[in-house]
Amino acid sequence: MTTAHRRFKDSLYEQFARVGKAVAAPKRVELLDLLGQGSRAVEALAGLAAISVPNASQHLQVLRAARLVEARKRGLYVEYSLADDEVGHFVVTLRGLAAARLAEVEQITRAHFDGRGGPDAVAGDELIGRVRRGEVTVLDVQPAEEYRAGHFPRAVSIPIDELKARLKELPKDREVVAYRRGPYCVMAVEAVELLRQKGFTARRMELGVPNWRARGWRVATVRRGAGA
Amino acid sequence: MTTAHRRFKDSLYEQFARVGKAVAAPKRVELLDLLGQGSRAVEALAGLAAISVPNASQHLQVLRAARLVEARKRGLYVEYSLADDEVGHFVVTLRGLAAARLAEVEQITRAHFDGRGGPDAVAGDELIGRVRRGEVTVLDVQPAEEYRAGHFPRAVSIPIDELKARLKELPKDREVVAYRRGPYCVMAVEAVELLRQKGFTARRMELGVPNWRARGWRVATVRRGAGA
DNA sequence: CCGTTATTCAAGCGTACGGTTGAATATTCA
DNA sequence: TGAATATTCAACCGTACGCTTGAATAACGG
Repeated sequence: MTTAHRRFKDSLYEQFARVGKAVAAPKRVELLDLLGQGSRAVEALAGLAAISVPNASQHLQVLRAARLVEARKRGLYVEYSLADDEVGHFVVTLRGLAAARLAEVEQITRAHFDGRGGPDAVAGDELIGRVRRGEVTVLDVQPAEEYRAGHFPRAVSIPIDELKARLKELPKDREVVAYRRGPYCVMAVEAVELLRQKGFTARRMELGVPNWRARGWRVATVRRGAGA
Repeated sequence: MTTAHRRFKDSLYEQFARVGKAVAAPKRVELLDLLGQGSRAVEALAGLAAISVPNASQHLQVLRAARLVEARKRGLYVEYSLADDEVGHFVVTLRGLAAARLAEVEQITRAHFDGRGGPDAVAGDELIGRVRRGEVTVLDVQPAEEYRAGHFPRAVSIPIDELKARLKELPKDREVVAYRRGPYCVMAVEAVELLRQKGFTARRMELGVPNWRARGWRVATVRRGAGA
């Protein structure tokens, strides 16, 4: 009886640990994060996560086995997506927990932002209203592909590596708030630095796309091309 | 530059995955679950999780390295506890996600409850009021030790293996709602069966102690004995 | 029908992990 | 001080995991 109970408990916790195992590998967390922005094919995910395609496929299958993501065949591609909004919440919770408890996270981000005048972040909540009033320009420095998958309302898309060349597209008289994916991404900081050098008033947004979605905010999405 | 960004991202996700790794081992999520009920010493945890003491110690140190639990030396014992309420939330989320997505969980629990007339659960929310009005008797069938760590308000403690002998302590004219830790535990079901055989009107409660705590409900606690 | 492309399968390799065992380290009590 | 007890440390073993490489499997286009 008691031993039967043990077996039951063991098999149960083994199942729970399956989703634990799914987020035990850094690259898998990153993939989930990526998918939190929108559905993508294997090759795209592999590129964004900087891993080989077979490796990405392997990871995605692990995630699929844990029912965290779903695969949908779309012509020649396989479109992966989060199985549920709850999964997105879970990942955000995981990140939040890590950020709150692991001093290392703070250290790592600080090490990157170090000396450059600090993050100078602005909260997304504050922004919503000011954007609507046209007081600020919101700049999305993600690659166009990620912008397409979801972006801040009314945000202008200029990928970081094109920013220098396309600076004239931004109005100089308004404050610019740059963002990229995730709360810890350096890209936004680099953009802010560049803009400041060029005489703009620029700041960095605190949260990225997946966080908005997790918070239930609406995320503007360009319709996905029918061809590709 | 882009490679620097990669390194940054990698080290960041590596930190996130630390939390993931912490809940990648079944026994560790069981330990977290146990700790969700209240602080305990290593030996007690080892016993409850059915693992050796050194093994438990090892797991606990992994959890401590991930900042999910905290250790506090109390005389000869080391009292482990969850580092934060958020950790409890996280574990509940994890379990919920697993239960929602993994058909296996449903299967396993069903295999145990099979044929015996079903779970017949009653939600904790519904119960709160009825207990206050004295309409039902709430029965805690956990071991006394676990009862001491935290239990439902006004619950009567009769460990499952003493239940048969102490049946007369329960009033026959009121409905009895039995519970034990976690939403999937068989003990409550067994208690309900026994009670029904003896002529009681009995049901099983849906959620266990850690869930209440995670929901922010108050949990009655008997003061911890100074001696043991 | 054949080449191309996206994805998956399969095998192999090095490392890390979970668990065991036995000894070492604290802390309390006499 | 010395015995008793709770916990941790350290070494070890078998397995599983993450990643790579190379081939196999689908789906589309000419």
